[in-house]
Amino acid sequence: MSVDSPRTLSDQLFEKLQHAIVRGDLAAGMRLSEAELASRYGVSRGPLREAIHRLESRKLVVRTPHSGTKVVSLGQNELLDIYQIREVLEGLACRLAATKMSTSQIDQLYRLLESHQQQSDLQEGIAYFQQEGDLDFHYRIVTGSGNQRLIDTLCGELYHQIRMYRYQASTGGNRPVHAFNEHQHIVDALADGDGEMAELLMRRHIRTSRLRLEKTWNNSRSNPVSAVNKNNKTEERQETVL
Amino acid sequence: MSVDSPRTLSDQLFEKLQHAIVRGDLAAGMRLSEAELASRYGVSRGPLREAIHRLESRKLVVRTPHSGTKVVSLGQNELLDIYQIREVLEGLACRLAATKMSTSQIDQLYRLLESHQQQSDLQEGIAYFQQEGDLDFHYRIVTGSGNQRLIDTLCGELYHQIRMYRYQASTGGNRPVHAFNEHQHIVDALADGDGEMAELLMRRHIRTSRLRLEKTWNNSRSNPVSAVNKNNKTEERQETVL
DNA sequence: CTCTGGCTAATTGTTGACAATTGGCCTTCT
DNA sequence: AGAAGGCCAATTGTCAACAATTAGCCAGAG
Repeated sequence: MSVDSPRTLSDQLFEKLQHAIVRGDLAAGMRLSEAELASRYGVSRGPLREAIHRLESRKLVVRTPHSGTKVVSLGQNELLDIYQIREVLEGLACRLAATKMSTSQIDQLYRLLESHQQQSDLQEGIAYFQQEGDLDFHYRIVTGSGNQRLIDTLCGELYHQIRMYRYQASTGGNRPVHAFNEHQHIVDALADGDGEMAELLMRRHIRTSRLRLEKTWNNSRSNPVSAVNKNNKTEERQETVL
Repeated sequence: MSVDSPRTLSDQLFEKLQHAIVRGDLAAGMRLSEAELASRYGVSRGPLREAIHRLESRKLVVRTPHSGTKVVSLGQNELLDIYQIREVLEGLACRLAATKMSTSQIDQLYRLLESHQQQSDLQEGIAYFQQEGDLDFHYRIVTGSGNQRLIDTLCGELYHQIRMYRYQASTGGNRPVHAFNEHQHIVDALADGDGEMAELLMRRHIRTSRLRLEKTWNNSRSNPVSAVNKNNKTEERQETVL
């Protein structure tokens, strides 16, 4: 029952490039040469350009006509914008999931939390898995909302950019225990079918994360060594298509 | 100061096709032949395919590999999903706009409402302009939020689909007076800088619209002549890219 | 009469060559 | 010496031909 491998080269390239960008193999702000990428992946420039155009719609690359395309480099303000959106969107997802998720799906959530718990017990500092596990948790709830458009927006666009940022910033100093308890309360609310409470808890959970990011950045203001991309110099503001 | 005309053919095609789809010149569910479109717009298939891939990312067309691409035809459930998202997203936009919009911007909003008022006074049944004016109102508030990502998501994706639906359904029976008052109250809250109130009012405003849509559809259940796309037979469910 | 199987035509996917635009470099004039 | 202007290389945008896959159709067997 494994998923049909994406058929067209353009599709495969899109996923490969997306993955490479998220993981940082194609560094943020890096210029993408069509010729080089085409030869690297062993394809022609046609499918490659199609993939690039899709990446542009997903806001993973920025393209300037006749000049070139660069991997997007999101600054702090952009990430805060994303977190604001996440807050209301995942809140909505929780409210919907509370009435739409089956008991077995919720059981899976509990089991997921258990495995996170054990990981945290065994080893305190595994930021990497913890981070991916965190998004996995959110991913499942969003999927459980049943709102396909919501799923696409969050899992198809926003999450990739958050993961991209986490890879490049390697945000240590995550708050595993704290977040774990919040996750637990959210699932409890879901199990109770209490949509309002689940929404409230999720929004507070994400808002806390956002505030923690802001706080970290404010501290690193006096500690310029770890100051990352304050005002995002490399970005050209792209205008909105009317 | 007219805007630089979009440079590449791919960009121009993207906008033209988007416009054609929204206006219904390319009917919902219609199959798009690459050869025909290419000759119609006087370009080669290369740029056309790039534009199509972007339209696919924006969810305006659905593509099945090696088979063809069709204009998306959104059913009632999809539209309800969109309205749910709109509710929380525009609520957020209002909360932000309340602190970020300048007084001159808010004055512009008041003037916009006045013009709507006059249009409503002069002629009761102009659904077309009223609808476009409605989105114009929402558009300005969202723009005033200052959250670029939010602006892109709403104005670049969701609004086009809503306009598309309105064109094809020609939803008469709009509630101009009622909506007008709600708009007025929202702007009042913005003028007061009361973000919470603005958010609340906007969410209620959109929720009311959504409920009105559901009600209309339930009525037309017994009036099958005007029943539109109940369960959206033509749509293939597209799977989410992981 | 229906169902299966292969074949054919039409459409999409891919490629490599060609054209157009950009940005840097060098020359030249003030 | 500095700036302005034009030239050249490199990269992107576009095109038309080629290859591969799909879907419909027709024939034939059960």
